[in-house]
Amino acid sequence: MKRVTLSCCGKTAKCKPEGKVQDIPEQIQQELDRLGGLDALTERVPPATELEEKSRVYHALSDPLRLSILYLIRDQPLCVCVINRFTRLSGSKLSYHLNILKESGLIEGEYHGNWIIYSLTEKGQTCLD
Amino acid sequence: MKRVTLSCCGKTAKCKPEGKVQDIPEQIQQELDRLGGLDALTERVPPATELEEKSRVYHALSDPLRLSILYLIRDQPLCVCVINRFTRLSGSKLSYHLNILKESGLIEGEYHGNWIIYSLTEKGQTCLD
DNA sequence: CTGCCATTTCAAATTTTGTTGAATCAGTGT
DNA sequence: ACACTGATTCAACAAAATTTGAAATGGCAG
Repeated sequence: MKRVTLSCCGKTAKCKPEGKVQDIPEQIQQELDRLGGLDALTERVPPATELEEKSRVYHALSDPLRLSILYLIRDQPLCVCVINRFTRLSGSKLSYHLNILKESGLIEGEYHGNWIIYSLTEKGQTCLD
Repeated sequence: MKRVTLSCCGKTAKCKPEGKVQDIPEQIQQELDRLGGLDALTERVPPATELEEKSRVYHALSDPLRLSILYLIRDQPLCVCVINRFTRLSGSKLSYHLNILKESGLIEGEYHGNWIIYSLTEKGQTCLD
C-alpha cells in the first residue's frame, strides 16, 4: 500500500509532534481530505465534558452486581433489605454499590419510615431498554 | 410505617440467612406478593452470563479516551497513526485501549500493508446511537 | 430521652485497571 | 537475508476501584 507523508495538523512545520512524523496510508489520507482533513477530526468527537458524563454512567453500568440491582428494582421500588435478600451482600458493600448508581443518576432513594426505598430514575429506565 | 416479618425465600425455616431475619415494609411486601413473592425476584434479573457480557461492554465504554476513539472512527476507519494524531498518546497506551475496545467487540482491526486500520463493528455502531 | 433497627460512612486492606518504556512482532522494500 | 516502519506485547509500577469490618447516622416506638 502506498504511503503519504503528511505534515502535522495540516500546517507545515510549527506544531510538529515529538519524534518523527509517521506516514499514513494513501487511501486513508484521501478519505480524510474528503471529510475535512486532520483538523476536522476534532469535530467528530463530542466535547470532553460530555464524554466524561457518558463514561461515568457507563462505569456505573460496568458491574454485573450493579446491573442486577437495576433489573431488580425495575418493576418495583425496593428497600435495601429486600434487595439484599436477593444479592446476599454485606450491608456496607451493597450500600457502596447503591451509592455509585445513585451518584450517576440511575437510581434514587427515599426514606419511608425506617427504610430507604430505591427506585429507577428515568435515566435508569432508559439504560435498561 | 408498618413492619412485616417474612421468612426467607417464602419457605419457613430451612434456608435462613446468616444472623437474624430483617423485617420489610408492609407496602413493599404487598406489591411483592402481587408480583410473585420473593422467589420471583430471580426472574426479574437476566442470567449471570448475560450480565457479565453486558458489563464487559459497558466497561469498555466507561473511559472518555476510549469513547473518543469510537467517535473518531465512526465516520471513517482509521489507522492507529492517524488516531494518534488526535489523541497524542504513547503507542503502547493507545494500543492498550484499542485492545480493550477490540476484546469487547466494539471495534475490529485489519492489516493493510504496514498499517492496522480500525473500524467500528455493528455492535460498536449501535453503542454510539 | 432511650433503645432499637435499617442503612450509611469511614479508614485500612485488597484487587483491578491503567501507565511506562523496553523489547518484540508483522509487513514492505532493498 | 537485512533494515525499516507501524503497531503490539510484556513486566514493573502507579493509580483507582472494590471489599471489609467497625463505628456513626437517621428515623421510630416506647
